[in-house]
Amino acid sequence: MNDVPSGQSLLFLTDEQLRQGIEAMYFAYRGFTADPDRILEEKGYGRAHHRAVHFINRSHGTTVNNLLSILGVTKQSLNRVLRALIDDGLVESRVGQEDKRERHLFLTEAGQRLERELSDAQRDRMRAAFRAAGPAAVGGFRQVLEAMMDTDMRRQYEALRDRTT
Amino acid sequence: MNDVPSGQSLLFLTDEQLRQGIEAMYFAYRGFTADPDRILEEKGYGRAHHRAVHFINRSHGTTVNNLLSILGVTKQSLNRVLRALIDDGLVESRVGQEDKRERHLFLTEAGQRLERELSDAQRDRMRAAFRAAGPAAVGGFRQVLEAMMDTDMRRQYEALRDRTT
DNA sequence: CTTGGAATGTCAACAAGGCTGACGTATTCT
DNA sequence: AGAATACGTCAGCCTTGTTGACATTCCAAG
Repeated sequence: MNDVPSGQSLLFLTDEQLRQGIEAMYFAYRGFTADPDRILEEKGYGRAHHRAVHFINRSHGTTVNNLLSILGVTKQSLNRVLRALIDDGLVESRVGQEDKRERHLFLTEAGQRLERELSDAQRDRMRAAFRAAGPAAVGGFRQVLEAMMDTDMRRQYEALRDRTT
Repeated sequence: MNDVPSGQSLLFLTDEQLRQGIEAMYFAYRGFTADPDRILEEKGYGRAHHRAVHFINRSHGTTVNNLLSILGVTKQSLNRVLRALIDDGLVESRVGQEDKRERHLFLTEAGQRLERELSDAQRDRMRAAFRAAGPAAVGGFRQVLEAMMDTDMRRQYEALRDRTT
């Protein structure tokens, strides 16, 4: 109820506009995952493997616990995926040096190849969309998405974003 | 390779920018589904039920086949969900008048109540995000999402969008 | 009128990927 | 010494996707 704008600019907050935003999000997300999904299926993996590989690549040497909190799944669920990746030689799990209870996760060369293949496909689509929409639209896109996150997820996102890695 | 812009404006197409867009999409989608998911869980339903209820509400009297093509799942998968909704009195299935093989789907009053509850929750979040980002950002958001869809999904999206219903 | 095909429903079986609960084993902290 | 932490694992359950097979009902073409 606070900061009610001047009238005309509120058109983007009508139920109809919001519903269009919702449906756009739904259909776009399907496009967003379509290309990696095709690649993953060939290799007998799923989205869960993609997410693991993606975030291990983002944070080399991350611990299992950290990955759990980023992905928001149970350790049993992650473990199943992680075990497959380790068995297939895509991920390496090293005992921590300071704290030997921890396992630090790394992509092997094969893992990096898969990550590259997946992210290339996803980036290609994102690039095409960004190019089609233009820089100003991209800024707005990011702003809205960030505002849509839960606060704890936004923290995770920002922590990853503000890395030099 | 065509229409290469002047240089500075290409910054939004760096791999780093694209990766941030990818991660923003991932985290935002989790936020996007979080509120309805909580409501659905209380009632013993899942996202599949939400999608069915949403699109039946959008297109009163749609056929099963049409719903299948929008949702992109197999009829067996949809049927399980649909049967639960029908058994629980949320959806009504009427035999077609012209073509009696077809079933036309409608929300009952109870179904409309659930749909309302779910979409209210989802709209609240979308509204907050739109409000925080502002009208210009919302335009960009929509542009990028539309450019990210597969062409056939974009057709579905546009068909729904351009309805007066 | 018969027959082929389309639309729908249903049964069975299976897989991925979530979940809970319980337990074991290091390791570290108090 | 005992509690807490990090991780792995076994077992079982659920949702939601998949294929395949088969029945029914109806429309339309021959």
